[in-house]
Amino acid sequence: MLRAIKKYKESISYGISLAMLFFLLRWLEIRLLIFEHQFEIYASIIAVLFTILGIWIANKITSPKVKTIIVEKEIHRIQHEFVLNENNLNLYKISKRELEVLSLIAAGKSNQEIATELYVSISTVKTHIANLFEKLNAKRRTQAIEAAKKLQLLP
Amino acid sequence: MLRAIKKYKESISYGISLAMLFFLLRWLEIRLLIFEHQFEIYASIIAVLFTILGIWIANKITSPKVKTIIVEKEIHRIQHEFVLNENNLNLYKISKRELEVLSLIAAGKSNQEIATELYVSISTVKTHIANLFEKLNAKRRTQAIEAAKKLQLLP
DNA sequence: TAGAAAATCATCCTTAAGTATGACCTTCGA
DNA sequence: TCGAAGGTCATACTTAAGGATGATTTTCTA
Repeated sequence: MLRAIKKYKESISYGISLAMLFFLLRWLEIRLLIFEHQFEIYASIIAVLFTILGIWIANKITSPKVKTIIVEKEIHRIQHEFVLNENNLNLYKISKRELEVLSLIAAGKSNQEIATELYVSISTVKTHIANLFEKLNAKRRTQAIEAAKKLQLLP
Repeated sequence: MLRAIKKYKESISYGISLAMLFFLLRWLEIRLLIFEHQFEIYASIIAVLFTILGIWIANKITSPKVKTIIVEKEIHRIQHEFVLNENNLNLYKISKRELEVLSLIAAGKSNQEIATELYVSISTVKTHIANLFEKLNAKRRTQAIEAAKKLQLLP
């Protein structure tokens, strides 16, 4: 019941407005003595008032045009973890030991430091590095690092 | 003049509608014999018609209601492009030229290649590098690269 | 406009890096 | 079981990298 009232609220108020206006007009007719062009004046008043009512109803009723704005919200990935490209490892025939040396080079270690860390002589390290340069087509360790990063052999 | 007509187009058509309706009603009054509740019927017709007119005018004139719906769309960046950390650049007091040299070192260039590329002598390059090592607390160029990457001075 | 900071160049020296070659040993698959 | 591949080591050499110092010029900025 309440729902029905709510639903037809506009129509009901419209009807009530109409009725009230008639009463008002009748009352005016009795009270004031409008004889000449009586009808035209009433009609004009009704016309104007109901036009205003129409506008008001229109504003109330009309469904708003929906404008959808898509806001792109960027989400930064913190870091995406390194995954060794084993394919390139096989392709360039780089051995495990060589990869170890390579990562130590990239870590900024000297040949002597690498030798100490891997418990081998500096000669061995140099040999590994020479082989790496050959395989990675590098002339310097900095070049080797660059190449290795491109081949996803280093993070 | 034409502009004025255009501007008040709505008002003019409204007035014309009003006038036409009166004539129609008068005509109906003469032709058809509506005697009982004559006024109420006329008034109702006028009310309904002008309400419709009001709604029509409202729809024509009033600026459309816009309901803005903001949809946030998440965008995951697969790779986030390098943005130089200028804060660290100032913090470590690394000059533009030094940064240039640094990036060329990271690109695997030799001192001679860097000198050629920057149109300076190898001595200048060495000086820049020496200053860089001091600022980045590095002993080797490979260490300098590592440090620079951590400080977001290099991609 | 003076002075700091940046950029430039040079020279001398030391050391690490890189090159070339040869050799020995182990492991593992054809 | 043989040989290729991987790992080890050494020696000798060349070259590039790095260190220390001093100096000049340019470019900003307080």
